Amino acid sequence: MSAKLATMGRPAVRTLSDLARIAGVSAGTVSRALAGNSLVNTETRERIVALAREHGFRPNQMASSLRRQKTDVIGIAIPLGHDQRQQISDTFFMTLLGHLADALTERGYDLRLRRVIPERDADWLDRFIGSGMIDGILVIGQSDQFDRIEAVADGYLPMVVWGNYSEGQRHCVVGSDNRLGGRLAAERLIAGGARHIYFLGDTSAVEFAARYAGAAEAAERMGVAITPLMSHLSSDRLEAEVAANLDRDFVTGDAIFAATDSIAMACLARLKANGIVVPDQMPVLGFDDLPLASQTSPPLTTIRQDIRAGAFAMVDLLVRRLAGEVTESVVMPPRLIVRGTA
Amino acid sequence: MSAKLATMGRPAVRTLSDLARIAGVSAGTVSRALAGNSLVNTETRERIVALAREHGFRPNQMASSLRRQKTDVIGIAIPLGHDQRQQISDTFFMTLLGHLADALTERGYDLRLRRVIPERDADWLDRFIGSGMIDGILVIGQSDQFDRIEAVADGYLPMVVWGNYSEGQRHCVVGSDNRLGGRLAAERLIAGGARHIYFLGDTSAVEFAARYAGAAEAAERMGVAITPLMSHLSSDRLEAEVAANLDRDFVTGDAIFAATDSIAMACLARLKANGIVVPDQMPVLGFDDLPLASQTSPPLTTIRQDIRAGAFAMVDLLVRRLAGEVTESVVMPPRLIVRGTA
DNA sequence: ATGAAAGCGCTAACAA
DNA sequence: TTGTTAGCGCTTTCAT
Repeated sequence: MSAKLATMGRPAVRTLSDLARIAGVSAGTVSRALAGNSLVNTETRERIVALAREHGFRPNQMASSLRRQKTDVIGIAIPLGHDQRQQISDTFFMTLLGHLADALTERGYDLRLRRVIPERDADWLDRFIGSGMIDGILVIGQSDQFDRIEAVADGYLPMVVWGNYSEGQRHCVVGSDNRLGGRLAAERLIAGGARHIYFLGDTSAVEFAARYAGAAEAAERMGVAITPLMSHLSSDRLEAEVAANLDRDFVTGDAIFAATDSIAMACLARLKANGIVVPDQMPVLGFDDLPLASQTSPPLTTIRQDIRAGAFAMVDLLVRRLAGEVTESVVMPPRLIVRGTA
Repeated sequence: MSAKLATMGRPAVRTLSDLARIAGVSAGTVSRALAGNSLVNTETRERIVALAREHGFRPNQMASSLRRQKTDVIGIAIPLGHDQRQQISDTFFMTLLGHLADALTERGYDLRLRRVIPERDADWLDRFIGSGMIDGILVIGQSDQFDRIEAVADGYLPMVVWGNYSEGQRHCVVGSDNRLGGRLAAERLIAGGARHIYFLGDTSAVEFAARYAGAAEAAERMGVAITPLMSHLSSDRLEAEVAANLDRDFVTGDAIFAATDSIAMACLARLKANGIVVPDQMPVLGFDDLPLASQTSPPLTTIRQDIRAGAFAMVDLLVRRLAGEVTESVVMPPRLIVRGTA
């Protein structure tokens, strides 16, 4: 009977008052009892809790949130500005999201996920923040929205962003030192004999721009040419672009630095299809060190970002900001992982 | 000035009444104006909308939801029962989640994501449903929670589950015909000469159990041996388990059917490390056809599930159920994709 | 230790 | 066309 009631979509006892009536007390008392609140008679509390279980009563979180002005929900925004057709299903973002979910769940927060396309909704960030639905926000990737994020940073403390740190910026960001990563990549390729590096990625996204900048700096210093070639992240476009860029006739470069592992893997596949041997004829170097990077053939040489550590850092900073603390950005050092492709 | 206000965390104008006072009308009128509601004087409406923009006013969604008894949020529950340490970051789930996010966003819904560990919270499903925070729920994977899901199915219409369909079940599920997929896999391996198939996966999850059952059925019919070997999905355990299972001394099987592509890729890596040539010495066949499956070396032969179509089907069914329709389950036919590993 | 009552910010039925 | 009013279900003073 009770089990049956407990499994109904709309049990008869839906509100505090319902339960209060049954228990012969006031709604206030029920509220306190269910909250484990200090000064309720132990006996009454137990009785109320038992009744609540028996009738499958669940307090309405909406009402509770409204009253307490606290939702226990963290918003996750994924701006898809620099690549409209990029799906949320991008592997790196998804991996980061997974770890964020783990970290937030551990702290008792739910996630409210929103994919935003800034071109269609210029007001996306203010809207999300001001909606009253979330206690704080994590932004995954700056995309091309750096200025908009900067604009709200001063007025809204509980926001942490995954992305690139620029000297003097005001929003709290967690991310790798992309410039350094780019430099490490270029140096590795150049040490292997490269004289003309292709950079495959979309430099209108700040993170990728920084990776390119770091590589370009190293290349220039060492008298090596470097050419950026546009590569989006959406898998449908990616394959065509990589193909267009790498088909034999066009190849004048002698090494590839891919802005992400996904792009690098697409290169590997295309080069193999074209009969070009990696790394002998064409070294390839990625960025991210996704779990699958070690399982390509040859296994991918890449620049590692510690995604899990990054996710936990974001949540840690956010929690401190929720408590009123003004936190600094965290820039994580990337690491060259040498495997078989460069 | 207005721009400045619009970017503040707490603008001075926070409630309908605030705005109403400024506009010299009642809160009700403001509410109607902002909702684009029919019968407001066009002129007043435009004036109110302008004021709202100017002051960066955002209606509180919590209050609106409470009042309307509608949240425009869909809950996504990911039960991690059969493998507690499996992170939400499992590639297949993440891909599915990405597509769900795309499909739900298109329909104007936000996602509320919750990772649940049934052992720690037996009440997870009722709690989520009864919380008043969500209009409907999508459950990603039945894990070992089949019975619990069945228990609520009759009392709560707007629920759609990704998973395996069993004859006569009551909850609405979308998923592949896992049994058929298993059969296709086994038949392919047997056609290639296999006499003893290893199945790598965790058969306590119904979907994987069905894959195994399909394969076992085919194997038995054709007089071939089949052995299930436990493989979890969390990457830390996976590699150790695959290693333990595949290291040379233990190998008596002559073909591998992996319950997922992730497991298959781990096998590929381990076999290569052990100097075993795929597919000549050991064919390997996966399940899912993740984007990366075509980029392993050799490219992975696998059973394809159309994840994107599945996600859109789930959302479509959910929307219909939200409208009161009782929908049937959708079982999608898997397809053998022959590449280089089997 | 408990009850009564106010109100979180919004929407919608009813009046005007 | 607009204003008034009564809640949505909960939490939290303030009384008792």
